[in-house]
Amino acid sequence: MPKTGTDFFERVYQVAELIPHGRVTSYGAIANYIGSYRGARMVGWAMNKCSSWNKYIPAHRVVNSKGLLTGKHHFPGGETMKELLENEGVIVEGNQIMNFSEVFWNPSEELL
DNA sequence: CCGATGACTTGAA
DNA sequence: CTTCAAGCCATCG
Repeated sequence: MPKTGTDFFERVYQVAELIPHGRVTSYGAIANYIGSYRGARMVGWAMNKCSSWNKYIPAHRVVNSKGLLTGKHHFPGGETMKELLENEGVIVEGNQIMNFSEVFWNPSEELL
């Protein structure tokens, strides 16, 4: 367990791992489910630090509120995130998820 | 304690 | 359409 053992991080990773296959969610949604949607930055940062975690975090299923793959620049290669998402049935055009409203997974409702 | 950073979000220019 | 600004919160040096 890395030193960064805050409830915020733990919940972020927990929710991230609970994202259903073929679904996506937003940083704000996760943050909102945890406590404050303003903590979206922490969620994204948690994804960055996910490398420090021994667990696999499907960060490719986490996008911003517009369904944009804002974090794809942090993935190896350049189309890794898009490939992973499309491999799960998510339609991605450029950096934008087409069927975002269809694959969007709201933890506050489905994980409730 | 302080300042800087960040894969966000919203709203305004 | 693009760009900027402010708000928020945890972590790091």
